[in-house]
Amino acid sequence: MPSPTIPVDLILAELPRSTGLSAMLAGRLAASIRAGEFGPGDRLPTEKQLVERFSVSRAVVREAIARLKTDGFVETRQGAGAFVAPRPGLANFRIAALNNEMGLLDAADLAHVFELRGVIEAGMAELAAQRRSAADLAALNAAFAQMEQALQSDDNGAAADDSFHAAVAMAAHNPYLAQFAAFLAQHFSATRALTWQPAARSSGSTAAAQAEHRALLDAITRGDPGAAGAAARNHITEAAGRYRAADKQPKG
Amino acid sequence: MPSPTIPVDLILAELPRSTGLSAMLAGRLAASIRAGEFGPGDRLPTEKQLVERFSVSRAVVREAIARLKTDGFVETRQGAGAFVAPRPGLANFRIAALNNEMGLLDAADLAHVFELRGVIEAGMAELAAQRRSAADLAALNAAFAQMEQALQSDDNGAAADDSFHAAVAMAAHNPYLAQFAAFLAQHFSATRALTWQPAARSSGSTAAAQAEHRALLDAITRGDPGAAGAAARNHITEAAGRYRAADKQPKG
DNA sequence: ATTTGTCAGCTTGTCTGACAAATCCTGCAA
DNA sequence: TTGCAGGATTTGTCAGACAAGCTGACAAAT
Repeated sequence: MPSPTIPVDLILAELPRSTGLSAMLAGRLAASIRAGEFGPGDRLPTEKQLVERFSVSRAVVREAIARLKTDGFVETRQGAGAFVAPRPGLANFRIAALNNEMGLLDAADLAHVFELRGVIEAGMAELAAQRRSAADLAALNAAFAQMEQALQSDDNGAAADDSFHAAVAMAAHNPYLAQFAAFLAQHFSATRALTWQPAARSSGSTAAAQAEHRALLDAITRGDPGAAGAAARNHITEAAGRYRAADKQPKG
Repeated sequence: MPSPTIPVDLILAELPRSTGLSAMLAGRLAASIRAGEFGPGDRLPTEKQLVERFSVSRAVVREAIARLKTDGFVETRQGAGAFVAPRPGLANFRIAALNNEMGLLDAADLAHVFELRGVIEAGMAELAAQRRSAADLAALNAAFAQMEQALQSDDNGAAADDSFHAAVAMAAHNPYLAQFAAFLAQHFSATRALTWQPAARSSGSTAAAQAEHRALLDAITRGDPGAAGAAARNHITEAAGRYRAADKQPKG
């Protein structure tokens, strides 16, 4: 019977493969900050003090602090010092933290990430159906037409597909939602480029995807949030199915 | 009439306040990688070459590469060199990238982030209603009872509230979704700690929240995804309203 | 008494040179 | 062809130095 503990520590968990001294020092400092030893706005010990405290060179200290800077934990000001960032909760979300070790996502992981993308796209489609402006509809129709055109040429339509999804994101009028959706889309296009052969898109699968796009476009045009959400979710689910099917084909 | 361009560059946009040479160099290298100049697995120029190419010291080069490492763009192996990460799409998602400059989120930003959280929680609740096991239901009921108990004592029930949401995340059986929900929850608890006074929770607002929790628990127990999603979304919306109300009260 | 100018000390940013550790590559011997 | 030794290459770490910017104290002027 597992007790319902909060898995919040996973988010900022240190990468186990910490390379070298600087990563270890960065981990110790981050742990101190999370433990509340240094509150938001507090000044960290100077580089000199850290050098003496941990018996490492200044290069190591600087690299560790640089890591904390890019992680959003601390900010530095030349001549003043290093300070804990005022907004500790706004650290980065590392979706890859759990599986940074293995080469690629396994099938179960991939299904989970697809599911996450489906949730996001569905929510975004619902909002788009409620908020789309005339300009949004024009952009959506333009992207859709571009895909129609790509369907009849040799182009696999990947760029047009991205434009369509971006137009949906614009219509939802929520930059954070759009940002996260773009992040996931980039993730998938990168994975796709590694595992799919370009020719796999030229068959009937793109026609099926276009039908799903049409359903989504119609629902957003009608202003039907439920139908838009369902269409977007269905589109992602189908894409996941096509992904798996293509993945099982021989590589040649 | 804005053309429907892809806002994917926003994700990894360089922070405008780039401090110093190393940040500039890191930006240039990241741009090269994004532009496809170096593909996944390719080896970057050696530190020595970069020193000559950009007329900076090796410390600057190393700090720039360290930044790219923590950003997930490159990996280094001692004696071998620096290589573009094989999974470029798995870089970090920086929810704070757009407003890293200002002190806190303004009201519009906050509403957008609440909306994002509502989408995530709703999708998670739908999945929880479909997949909850007997153990999940037991954990949910335990967390709910804990909140009931906290309601009658002086405890503001924040810990129990977190446990309940964590139990919902567990019941959804999707680690990525749970991870992102936990990230957002942490973000909000951090913001709440800065702006709310603890006493603000002891009034009737917690009772209202508990009623929303009951609706969510019932829907998940019944296995009704639609109702669970609606309940979760409503809960977040109401929480946003309570947040705004508390925010407008005088600080004393 | 308050404001302003100056300066000394401190802290981070950058540069230089060196050595250690790990990897890669070449050539030689079996 | 295979195996291994050894040099060359590359990143990791160290040490010292100067430049750039900030802070606080003190003196001078209003």
